Amino acid sequence: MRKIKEADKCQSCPSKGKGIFCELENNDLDDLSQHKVTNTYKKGQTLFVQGNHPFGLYCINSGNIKVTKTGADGKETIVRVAQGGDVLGHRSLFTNDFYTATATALEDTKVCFIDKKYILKLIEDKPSVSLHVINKLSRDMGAAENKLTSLHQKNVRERLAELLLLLEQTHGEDVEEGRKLNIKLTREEMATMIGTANETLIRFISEFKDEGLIEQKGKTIILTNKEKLADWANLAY
Amino acid sequence: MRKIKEADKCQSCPSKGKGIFCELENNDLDDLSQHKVTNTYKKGQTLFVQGNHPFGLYCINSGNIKVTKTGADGKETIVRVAQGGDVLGHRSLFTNDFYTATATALEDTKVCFIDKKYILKLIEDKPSVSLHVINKLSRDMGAAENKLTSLHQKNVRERLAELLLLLEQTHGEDVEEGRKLNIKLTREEMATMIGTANETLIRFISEFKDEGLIEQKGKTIILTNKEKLADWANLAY
DNA sequence: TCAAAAAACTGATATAGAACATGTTTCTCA
DNA sequence: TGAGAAACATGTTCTATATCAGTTTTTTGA
Repeated sequence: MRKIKEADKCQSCPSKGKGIFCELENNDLDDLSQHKVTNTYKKGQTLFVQGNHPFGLYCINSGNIKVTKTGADGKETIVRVAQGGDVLGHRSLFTNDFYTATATALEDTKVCFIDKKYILKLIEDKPSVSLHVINKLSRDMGAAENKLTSLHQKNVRERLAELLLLLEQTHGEDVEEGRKLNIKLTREEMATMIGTANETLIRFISEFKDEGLIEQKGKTIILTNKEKLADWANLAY
Repeated sequence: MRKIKEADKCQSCPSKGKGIFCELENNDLDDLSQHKVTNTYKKGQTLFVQGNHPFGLYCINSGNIKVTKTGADGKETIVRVAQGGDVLGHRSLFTNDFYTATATALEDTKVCFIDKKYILKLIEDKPSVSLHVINKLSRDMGAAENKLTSLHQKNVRERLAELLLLLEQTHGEDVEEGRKLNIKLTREEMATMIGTANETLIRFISEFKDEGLIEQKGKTIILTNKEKLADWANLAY
């Protein structure tokens, strides 16, 4: 039996209750701990790259990771941001394809890697795991279809308002002034999330600032008027 | 034991080998047949509507069905087209949400409806079913992320070329002149699939016609030069 | 701690494609 | 079978936003 550092065991994972393994018993978690390795990634490092072959599943212990797709002309699009408790690389694993996207750490990150064979066996044996995978995929799919619809139906201003509210839901944190977005994204990155140019995005951020909907503390954004922002986002019921 | 028409049994389904139930044994299929009802929908009829509550899973026997999302201003976007062997309404079923999209028959269609309780039990009991659901969701998710990227990175002409090639893959049929797209979509519908206005789409269809990349026989489109089309689509490796 | 690089911001200009208008063809069903 | 309605097509105008070019601010690491 491999010796695992206490801190690297699944039972000690800060995201233990959140992910697809949340319903496993302690002895199953012990077994899982035996079949994974824990890595740390510095800001900007990639976990895997579009076009490569997947060998297993990434399970995020802590930190935010962006998932990007690069087009033929080298342009980048962020398709989603994964955080603690999320899994990564599952899609390509289950379809047996090459990675269709690149995963890059947005900050210093701790990630576990689980061997392909083991995870596939786990899914066959433990209905709770497969149900959580299905659930996770379903929700991600819903988010992707929403983005698709927004991109078609809304203008940049509306999409930006929507993005800010979305980030608030996933990375929001209470502060005195309102809700702080606890995620480090450059303007460029935010722009590629809503399919626009960074200059355009910056203009609308400035507008929102001028209108008192948001504030900036250093580089992080604080939503000071969520209600108004939701109005502008023009959300469908 | 309910009496089922022979033609409505899963064993007689023309899409039997394709869907998520393709690995079930005959007696399991018999049992499944007992827990479903078969309906037909005329062109334009809806199977379910955005905002409604799901009670089960739709499994397409034959015919094409569009899945659309309507925005706050009533604008429609086709997020995907489902065909024989595909399932529908699984997302909302597994996340336990209201339907986030509307499903409408593009032509006369035969669809089976499986009770929620039964399908959830089946997924727990039969790993092959849950693996196929995961696989299906993964591929749909990949398609959605590709669309997202295209919408951001490509112009309408490129997206149209891409759409035609995609439809060729799913609905293509060999004919004398090339590959016929065996699906009935209005220009308006095609436009909403790639996030553009129908006038713009029509212009580029005309361009492709003038350049000899496609032909029209009545309303259906035939791809006469797939290679050239693929060049224009500017596909990433 | 300071120079260089990266990111953020601002303004000016160009343009893809939306929106509008209008005519033509193709369905549909009475 | 023919009238009305969709769907298709094309020309014209207009606008949101991309792109380019430049300045200021922030970050980085030597």
